[in-house]
Formats: sequence, C-alpha cells, structure tokens
Amino acid sequence: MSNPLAKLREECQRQLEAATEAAYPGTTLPESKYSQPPDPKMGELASAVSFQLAKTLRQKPADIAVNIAKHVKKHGLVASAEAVNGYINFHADEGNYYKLVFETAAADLEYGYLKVDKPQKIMVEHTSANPIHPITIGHARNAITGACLANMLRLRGNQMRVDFLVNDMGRQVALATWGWTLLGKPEPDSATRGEIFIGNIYASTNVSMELLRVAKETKVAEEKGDVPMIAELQEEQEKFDNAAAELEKTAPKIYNALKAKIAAYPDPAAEIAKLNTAYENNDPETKKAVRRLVKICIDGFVQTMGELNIRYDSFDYESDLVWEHKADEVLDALKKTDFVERDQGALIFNCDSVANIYALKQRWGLAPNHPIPRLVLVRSDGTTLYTLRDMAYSIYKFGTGMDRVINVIGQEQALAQLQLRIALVALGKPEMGDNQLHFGYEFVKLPEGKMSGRLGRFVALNDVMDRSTELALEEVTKRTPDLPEAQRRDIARMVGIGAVKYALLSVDANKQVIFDWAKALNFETNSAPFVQYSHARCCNILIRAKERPAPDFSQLKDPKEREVAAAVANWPEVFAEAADVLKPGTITAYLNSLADKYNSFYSALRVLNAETPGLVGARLALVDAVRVVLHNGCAVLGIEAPERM
RNA sequence: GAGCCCGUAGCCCAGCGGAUAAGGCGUCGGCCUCCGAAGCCGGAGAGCGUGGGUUCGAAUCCCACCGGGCUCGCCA
Repeated sequence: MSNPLAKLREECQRQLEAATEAAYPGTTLPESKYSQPPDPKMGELASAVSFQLAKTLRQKPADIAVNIAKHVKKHGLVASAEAVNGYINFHADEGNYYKLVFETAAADLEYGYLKVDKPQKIMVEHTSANPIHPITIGHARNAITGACLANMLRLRGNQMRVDFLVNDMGRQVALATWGWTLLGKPEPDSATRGEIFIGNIYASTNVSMELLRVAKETKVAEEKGDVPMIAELQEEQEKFDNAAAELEKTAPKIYNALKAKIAAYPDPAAEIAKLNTAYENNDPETKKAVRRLVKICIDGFVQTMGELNIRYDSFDYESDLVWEHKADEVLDALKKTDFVERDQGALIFNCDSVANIYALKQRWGLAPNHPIPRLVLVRSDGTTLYTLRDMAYSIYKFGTGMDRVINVIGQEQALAQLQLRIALVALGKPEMGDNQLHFGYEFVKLPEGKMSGRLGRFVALNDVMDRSTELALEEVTKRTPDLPEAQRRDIARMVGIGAVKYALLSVDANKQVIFDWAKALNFETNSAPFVQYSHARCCNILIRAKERPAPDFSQLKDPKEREVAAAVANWPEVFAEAADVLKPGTITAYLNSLADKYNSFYSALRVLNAETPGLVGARLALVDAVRVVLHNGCAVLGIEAPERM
C-alpha cells in the first residue's frame, strides 16, 4: 500500500533511535508521536519525544531536542533535523521525497485508499424516509452522509451493504392511503415525481382532517366557555389555515377534492385506524392499496437518489417483519426473560435492569448515572410499537451475515437506539448489541423553524438540486460556451449536486444546520466547485502538456511546492482516519486545503514553461498527483470531478 | 427534575492534550500582454460561554454553573 508519509516516518524513527542512543546511551524511546510542524518550511515531520523524555532525563525538553537533533544523520529520505521549541523537526530530502510522493500518487489511481487489516461485512441503513412525502433537505443530510459513510468504509476495504427501511406500518401511511383511496387511487402522470404526488395527497388529507377537528373542538370549547383552550385552538387553526392556503396554490385539485370528500365523514380518524388495523392483519385489499401507494413514493425516491448517485441494495418493508411474525418472535423471547412486566395493561421492558446485570453502561462507555427509562413494547390495547419491530429488524440485519450495522438516524432517537441495543443483549445476542452503531446527526432546520411534512413546510431536495444545477449551468455556459450543450449539462449536474453534497458533509453530524440557500449554492472557496475547479485546472495543464520531460525533483525549491507535497503525502492517512472515525467533514476540510495550496502554486509558478525541462517534468508530476488526490477525495464524498467546467 | 448534543471573530465553521487558534462568508485594498479570475495576493477582525481544577503544556481532559437544541412507558 502506497503511503509515502509512513515511509518517511519510519526512516525518521530509525534516525531518531540512532540519534537518541548517541545522545543518551541506554535510553529507551517511548512510543514516539509524530505531528506536522505548523509551517512546512519548518520540516515535514516533528517528533515530540523530548517532552516525553523530560521527566526521566530530568532535563528541559528544549535541551533534549537540541542534543538529539545534532546527532541525526542525513540518510535516505531524511535530510536533516533541527530542534525548535522542544520539537525535533525532520526535513525530508527534497529530491528523494518529492519523487516518492508525487510519483506514487500519480501512478496509483487508488492512491490514498489504505485498506484495513481485517475487512468486515458492514451494513449501513440510511435515508429510510417515510414513504408519504418528498425527500427534504433534512433527509438529504441523512442520505448523503449515509452514502458517504458506506463509500468510506468500502474504499477502506470492507464489504458494504446499504439498506433502506420502508416504514409502511405507521398511522401516517394509513392516513395517506385513505386520502388516496378517496380520490380513486390515481397514479401520477409521468412528469410528476411519485413522492411529490403522494406528498400532496398526504398533506391535503392531514390538513383537511385537522381543520375539521379544530373546528369541532373549538365548538365544544366555546360551549364550555374555556377561554385558554379557545385561544390555543385559534393558534392551531391559523397554522393549518396557512398550510391549506399553500396547498390550494401548489395542489388545488387534490386539496379541494379531498377537503370536500373528507367533510362527509363524521369520524375520519376511525376510518384511518380501521385501515391501519386491516393492513397489520394483512388484509389483501388493504395490502394492495398501501403497497401500491408506498411503491409510487419509493420509485420517486429511487429516481431522486439515483440522480445523486445514491443507491440501495435492499428496501426492507417493516410490514414484512410483522407478517412473518418476526416481531412476535422477539416479543415471545423477551417475555421469557425476567425483564418484561405488565403495567396498566401494557407490556414494558425494563432496560435499566438489563444494563445493570450485564454491566452495559461500563461496556459501552456510558456514565454510570445514565438513566435508561423503561420501554413500552405493547400498548394496553394489545397493539405493538415500532421499537419492537425495530428489534426484529436488527436481528434481520445481522442475519444477512453482517459483522457490523450502522444506523444513520436522527440524534433525537438516541435513547430508542440505546434501548434497542439493550434489548438485543437481553435476547441473548450481545454481539449484536455491541456491533450495532447509531450514527446520530442533528436535524436540518429552516430559518423559520422546524420542517414539517404534515404541514407541507419544508425545503424539498429536488428543488435544491434543480436550483443548484441551474445555477451551475449558467456558470458553465458563461465560462465554456464552446462545449456542446449535453456536455455542459453533464458538468452542471456534477457541479450543482457536488455543491449540495459538500455543503451538507462539511458540517459535523452532531451540529445543527440551519438551511441556507446561499450556503448550499456556494460555488466559491470551500465548496465542491472550488475543489472541482482546481481539479479541472490540473487536467487542463496535463492535456496541454505536449510531452513529459524526465522530472528532476530536486529542482522543486519553492515553499508552495513543499506545501503541496506535504498535503499530497497526507492524503492516505487523512482518508483512513476519516473512515475510521466516520467523519466526512475531515475530507471536505482536507480537500479545501489541498485545493487552496494548489491554487497558490498555480498562480505563482509556471508549469509548462518552467525554467528547465527537469522542472517542467517535476511540476507535471506534482499536478498529476494533485489531480489524482482531488479526484479520489471527491469520490469518497460521492462527488464527481469533471475535467472541464 | 434527569440524560445526551452544541456554545470558537459581525455571521458560518475546523481544530478535541502540544509550537504564533485553521478556513469560509461579509468587509477594506490590490492582481487577467503569462497553463481557466468558480482564481490569486494583502489588511482589519476571536484567545475559544463563565468560574474553578488536572498537566511541563488545555479551545481540547475533569468539576460546577450559564445559554440553546433534543430526549425521558403506550409516536416513529
């Protein structure tokens, strides 16, 4: 595996050991930590051993560093060492090191994708949006992050599988199906995305029902003279009136038809409950309707996500787990443990006592006082709750042969996810509890507050993609009018979608995001287009290079070249680290800084008409190396890097 | 009330035990006879919510507090 930095580090370590022996005979070196000096001019690698040796040698770190540094000999990749502020800074031999860095990077199309020693089978479950409304920018954060995690882990050498849980058992799906049935089960026309079509039906049904309910409750409150209640209801009324007005604009036919039809039902909620129960009982007619509605939506998801180059290996229907009695089996098994009790008619799982008996808090690094509330498995009316089905789903996931399972799910479900793992232990499957990871992330909010599918208040991913791609097309057309339109559109797609992905991936998952159009559509520094542009510049030079003279890397003397070399050398370990700690943001930050350094180099130094042929060759190798790294880095994020833009 | 997450320049955001706290947006001033100005160069702007503690060394670890978000048995 090509990792020039590791090679340099090994050689530094050898020199360091020899120098320490010379300076302080008999001293055993502690495991030495290497870092990079703040300024590459100070050297390629810095050792902090002097700080660690200070105690045993009873000397100041700065003095130790000086004593060791003066014994370091020039050898191989190592040119020299100097002591600065207690650090021992190693300078690489420019000619040898640059040759190693740039040539290995340029020659290896997989450069940077360091493989793990023990590949695993890992499932990532992500997106799993309810199949009743459009994909919002919030789901997009989930999907883009999940897809990136899967990418990173796959490129790291693991065998990946990506699943989408189709949540078709909830009241929401029943509600949408009821509305859809009232309309005569229409199909969307070919121009309308399935999830947008169903989303309008869902929101219209919900808003119509809520307005009727509020009206009814207001009447009661008025009769009773309950003033605070009347005020509260008025507020609700306003909310739904706004939503209704919006729907009358965006989907007037659907909304007005549903409003009229629903008004004829004295108790719509009962109709929905009936439908829900029928579906749970696998009633053929109901099943046909629900599954069709869900499929319309899922087909839309597949198309939308496909445009983002995000794909799934399997769509797992929650209802299948119920109909195949997987949830029942889990319930029976749990009932046989000592951890389930009946309380006011409901069946309750005692998480905390499982956690204590198996010392799970300690095992999973939770605070000893971390409270784990009990979990209701079965309602007092005998119906089951989602978490029970989720337990069955986890068992299903591991049943597909996975070593690890990663669930990309909102942070708000942290407790439920923990309870789930505890249940797996209680079921006698501790390895599942241990190897299931909840990758939580904070939600995307709008400047005006939380998004709401029920109220139709959200930013749809499709809109963001459309606007972003459109903007990109304008830019591309402005800059490269000579390209044929099809190619310009293709580039605009890569740039527009890249910008959206980059914007979402660059913010750490546990930070809240307030959606900002300007940020999502940023095409300047610290954006995907900035990185892509740098890549296109690399490609352009390489295309223009008529020939590649033999490189003389010792002629690369400029600090800007050194900075680029250092960044290129870092890539493999940046990638490995990002994949291991599941932090896509590390990669966006890295790409931005590499592109930044490359652009400085680009504007200050000539490549094609450099002073000597040897220098031309060396700089071409540098450009080629940067090209590979930018390309591979983008690929990890699921971003394409065009050669022209 | 309890638990988890977040709190870094006007705004956004990186760094999470080590060398002068990194970028971006915005702002001010420069750069296209030269490989693409989606670019480059330079200026101003924070000492990392507050107060303690651990350490040779803390934005990073520990404790307390403050502010915001989320969650806490019959939603998913």
